[in-house]
Amino acid sequence: MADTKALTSRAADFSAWYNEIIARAELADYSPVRGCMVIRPNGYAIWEQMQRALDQMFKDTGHQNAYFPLFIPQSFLSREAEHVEGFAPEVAVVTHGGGKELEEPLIVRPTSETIIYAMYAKWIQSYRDLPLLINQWANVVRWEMRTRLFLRTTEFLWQEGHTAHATEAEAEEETRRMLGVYRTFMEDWMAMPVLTGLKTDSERFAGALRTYSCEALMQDNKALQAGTSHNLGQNFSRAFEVTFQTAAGTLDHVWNTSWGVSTRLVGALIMTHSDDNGLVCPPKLAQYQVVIVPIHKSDDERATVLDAAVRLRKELAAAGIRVHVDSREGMKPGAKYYEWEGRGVPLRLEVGPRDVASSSVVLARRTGGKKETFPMEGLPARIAGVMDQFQADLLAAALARREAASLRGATKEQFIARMEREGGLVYGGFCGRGACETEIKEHTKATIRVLPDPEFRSPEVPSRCIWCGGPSIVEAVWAKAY
RNA sequence: CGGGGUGUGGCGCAGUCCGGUAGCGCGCCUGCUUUGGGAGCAGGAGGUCCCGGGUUCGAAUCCCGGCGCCCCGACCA
Repeated sequence: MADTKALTSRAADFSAWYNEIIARAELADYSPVRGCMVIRPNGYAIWEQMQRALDQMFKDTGHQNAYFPLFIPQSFLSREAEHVEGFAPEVAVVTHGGGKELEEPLIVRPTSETIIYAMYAKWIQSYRDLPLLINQWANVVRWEMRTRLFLRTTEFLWQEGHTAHATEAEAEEETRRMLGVYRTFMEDWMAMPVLTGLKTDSERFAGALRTYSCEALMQDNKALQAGTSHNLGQNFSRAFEVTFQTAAGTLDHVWNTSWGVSTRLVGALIMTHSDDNGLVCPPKLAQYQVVIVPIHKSDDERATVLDAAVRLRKELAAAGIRVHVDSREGMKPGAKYYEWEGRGVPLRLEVGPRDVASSSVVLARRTGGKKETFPMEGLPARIAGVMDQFQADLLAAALARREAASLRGATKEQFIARMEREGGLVYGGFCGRGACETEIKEHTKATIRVLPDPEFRSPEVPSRCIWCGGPSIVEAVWAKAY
């Protein structure tokens, strides 16, 4: 419930604003267990919309869903050297079950590569079994030091795709394909622009050959890794003996990929679009795209107005629009406006006696503050058009914000100054040396978010490393990150 | 694990210095009047004052010992 009327502003304290939005919109709550979160119905509804869209995209690219167990034998993790090193510190271990100490402790999955490739070893014999394209929706546990609702919690929900291919080229193609799927989802559904590209070794997934990611810039000018896609090479197939017989009759290890996005996307959504009045949710992912608020004084008015509201709801719902009528009594219309605004509903229809008399409705958009009057006749088509525009406007605004916060062609000094003050993205040449990367992190707190894909690179290719001035081998994008 | 802060109805806080049996705002419940941008009045419910021990006639308050949570640093989708 909203106990104080105004949220802390983004400018005053971005973290406080973020937490207050989640409370105000009733998206999530803290759990009795440190670092865990309860996803409340309003928050889960957004996740469900995300799942629905992504799941369809996975199916459209030939993947099937399956489910692998939460518990994994501890020994599995250590089969891939880099993998165990990457995850060991944050793994929860079950030592007792059924009142007895277990012979071999079980780990609670921090990710499922090990158990999945152990199973793939049983299922794959021939090149005819490839490619194997499986996704699972699951919860995972990583024992984090410091947590934040949606962005980093001890347990979180995600999907993890795991595929096996006959050739390295096919695995690379799959890795890139799914990165593209994520990008499309983030832009078309979340209205969140992202940079895609390769991670440097220091940010690479433990056990992967190459990690690609989608990076988004939040309103506080910090970057957020929104999704990752890994080319695992043969690292896991060697560790778990996932072999197949080729058409030529030889035996080879399969080439794997894995890719995932999590409930962190809900946090990304919040920090990309919301304002000081509360959540702003793109229509395509909103639980309710339209809320109808009836306005009335007398009982007579109430009956006719509600009647009209319900009729409108049916018309809109029939057109596939997610719509809700807020017919609660004893609450003034203004109070309802504030509540639904805080929850991020894109469009609001106000229906009062005057509107019913003139067969019109008042439409208010979540952003912009203007109200318009539309005839009831043909409303569903009109609303659909407004929603499309709203969705497009959000993406355009977010893109404009990101570009305004992007610095290209900077000197080392400008880079340092930018990170000390406004933050944002800094594009620059990189010599490829880990020493430079580390030094930059120590001096500026900024890390290389991605080595951007060609379409995101600067028009002029940097020739010098932004830090050491040596020859640049690749362009990099730096930012302070979540 | 280091540094700082904080624990009192659902939420936010006062009361602690100086001991006397718990209060304010919001929220919640009931009724009446309201309803085109956060309603008003009246009545009401709700508290192991973080936990344990001690001092005292008497402890939210003083003493000792624990625990939780938050913020800042080292790790991370």
